[in-house]
Amino acid sequence: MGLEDYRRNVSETKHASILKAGREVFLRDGFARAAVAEIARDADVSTATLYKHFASKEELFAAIIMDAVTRVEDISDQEGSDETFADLLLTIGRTYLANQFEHRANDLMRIVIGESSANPGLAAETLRVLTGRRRQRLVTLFDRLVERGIMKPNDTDLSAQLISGMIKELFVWPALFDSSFALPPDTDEKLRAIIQVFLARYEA
Amino acid sequence: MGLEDYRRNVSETKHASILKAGREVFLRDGFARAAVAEIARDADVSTATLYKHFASKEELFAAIIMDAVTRVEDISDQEGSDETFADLLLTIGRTYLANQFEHRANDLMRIVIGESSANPGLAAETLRVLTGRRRQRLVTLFDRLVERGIMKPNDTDLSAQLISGMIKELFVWPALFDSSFALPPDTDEKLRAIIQVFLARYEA
Amino acid sequence: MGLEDYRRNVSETKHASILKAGREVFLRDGFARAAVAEIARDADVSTATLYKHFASKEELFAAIIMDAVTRVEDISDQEGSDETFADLLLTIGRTYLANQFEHRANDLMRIVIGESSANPGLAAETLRVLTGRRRQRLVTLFDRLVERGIMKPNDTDLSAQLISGMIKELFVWPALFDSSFALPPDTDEKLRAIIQVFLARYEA
Amino acid sequence: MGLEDYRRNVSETKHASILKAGREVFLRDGFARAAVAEIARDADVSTATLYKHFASKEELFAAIIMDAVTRVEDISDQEGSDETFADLLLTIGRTYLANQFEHRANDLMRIVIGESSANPGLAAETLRVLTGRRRQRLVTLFDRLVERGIMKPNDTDLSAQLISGMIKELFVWPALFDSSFALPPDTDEKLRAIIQVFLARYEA
DNA sequence: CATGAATGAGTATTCATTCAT
DNA sequence: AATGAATGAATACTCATTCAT
Repeated sequence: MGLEDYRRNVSETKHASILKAGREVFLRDGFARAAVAEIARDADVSTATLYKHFASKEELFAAIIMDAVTRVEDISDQEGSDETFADLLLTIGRTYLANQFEHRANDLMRIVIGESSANPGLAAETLRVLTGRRRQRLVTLFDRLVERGIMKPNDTDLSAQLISGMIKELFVWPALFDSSFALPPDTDEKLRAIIQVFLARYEA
Repeated sequence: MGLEDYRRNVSETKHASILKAGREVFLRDGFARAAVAEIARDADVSTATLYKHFASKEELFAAIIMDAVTRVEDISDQEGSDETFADLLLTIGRTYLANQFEHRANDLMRIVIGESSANPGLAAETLRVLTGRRRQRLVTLFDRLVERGIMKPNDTDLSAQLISGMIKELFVWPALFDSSFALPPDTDEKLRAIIQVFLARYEA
Repeated sequence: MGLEDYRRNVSETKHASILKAGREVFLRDGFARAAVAEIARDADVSTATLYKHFASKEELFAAIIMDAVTRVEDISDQEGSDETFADLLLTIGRTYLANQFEHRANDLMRIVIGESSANPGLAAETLRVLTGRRRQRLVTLFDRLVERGIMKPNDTDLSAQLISGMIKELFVWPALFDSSFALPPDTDEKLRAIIQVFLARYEA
Repeated sequence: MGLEDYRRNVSETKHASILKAGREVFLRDGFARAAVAEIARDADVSTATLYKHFASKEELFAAIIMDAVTRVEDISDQEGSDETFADLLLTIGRTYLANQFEHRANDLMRIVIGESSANPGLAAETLRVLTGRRRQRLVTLFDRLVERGIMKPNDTDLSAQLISGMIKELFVWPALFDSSFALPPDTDEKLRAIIQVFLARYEA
């Protein structure tokens, strides 16, 4: 059994190193300009081996995006406990922005958006995982807050979207068009202003 | 002078037909996959003539985007008069969405976003024209409303962004990842819900 | 008759300005890389007009070369009188080199040589005019010197070639392969050494 | 190890066939008119493979020239033994001309000269290898002859150039301008005349 | 007569993917 | 299983020359 294990190990190592190299190259050059040969070289693998692991450039790209999207999600798993509603929302907003601006999530998103007409499935899946899951978690939280009488009864799916939309407008939208955009120093103040709007309507 | 006029006419006609053909091809294939030769063929022009009008594929693309962005802008120039604040906002929202979903503005935006790291200048300019001008108009309106005591005093630049962000989240964001996304039947209801949130905080 | 004269004048002016502009461009870019459109632009003439004067790029090039070759020749028409044989040869050598290194004759020669398989007629003609005429003049001189008993009787056609060959080896041959080659400071000394060899065999 | 050997073999074969095909095409068409695609076709290789072996048209051309220049050099390695000085020089002259007129060295030289402003490095290197090495060998020989009292003490570097220049004038210079130029029947007589001039000055 | 615009036929180079070993 | 070499198809861009006005 040792031999098989060894082989699986080697294979998994290569798989991972291809993903990693691909990530760098795609991030640097975008989908169309990225060269499969360069990814293989950077991963210390022959192109043929790369194609054994991923049937096409598209598939490799999709795997990289899914990998990244999943990782992003994993980090954002924290929830407040006994803070005020406003504090809770602030924490959520900060966490969201941290996830979005670390790990080059914005850069990956731009590339996915650019490829979305050529590869609609991937874009849809990315949206589902990235946005959908986040929203779901927010909805669950809001539902609990409604139950506990902290939040007014409301269409929580909608309210989750609205606060998310306000945050995106200020911090994500500019990043879509400007790869050098960074979070501004007054991010927290702006988050608080957003929360104020949100609470004016939704706080019990 | 007849000769010059004739030439200018012919030239302008060709220029326009190249822009039109390019628009179609770029929209269908994205920037990288689009073939200059096909654009020329569709425009009934030789590639050499195309290159007399536009020095490079990038320049042609930029011209097409700027043309589209300017056109979009031109339409959105209507403003309510004696309606209620809520009605006014509803009209604004509807107009905004109409502009965004007609003329394939979403599709063009996706392509620009995808190219934004390769062509930062174009993306920045697009953002400036498309988003910036719209926001400016909203800010002007809000300032007037504050003066007339209809709206609470507030950072109107921020409030303009926030309502815009909520609308984008529901209708533009999904369109970025799904080229077949269309305005849902309950668009108006959702717009009203957004306005409700906005007014809870900003109505005088 | 005035109108015709005027037209002829204008035409000749354009002809000349095309030749001049072409000279510059061909010298800078070589034959193949030179662009007819650029020549026309530099000459303040439309391409169509250029083609009225010269039927093709080749023909224009040939005209330029012939013009240059003839000009080069015109200058070299000076001859010593009562100096010594050695002094006479030195003067001739200096004049030859001056002609060759002024007016970019070396650069033109390189281009002609490069095109000689594609355009054998032009190369042959260039050789005939440039080298042939010079040699002829030298032969005539040598024949006179033989008559006057200053030079030993000899095959003057051959001796003319031999002194010319020695000079070329030192000063022209390097220039063929190196466009930045310039006459060295010890040119005169080297010329004298060449003359010494020549006289050892040919002086009476 | 069989695989590696096999691959190297195949690769070397292709490399050589590209060089050969390129040589033919460049010789026929010159640098600018030669089409890389045609070279690839003649070499039974795809253009992509050609570009794996040579990074650009320029590099391929340089490789071909260097290959030719080196081969030319290899042949000229013979030296007289107990002949007279005059005989020795005759042998040297004949060998030089044989090398120059075989293997189409003149044709290649014309192309290099034509490209020398666009590709100064290659021209310089060609001159260095082709002319420089030959001259060096001649200088060494002359130095020995001076030592042995056969040749007058002299600047052997200069004398080597002078005899070379006389030979070039008669046989190489015309070939530069006329690709159909061939060695004339009286070549030997002319060589002897040149040697006579040379010896008049340099024989001890 | 002069022109600016137009073009067809090229050109070098790249790249995702396959295949013989 | 792994590879290096090979390729066919594509692509942006250029240019000498012509033509309608």
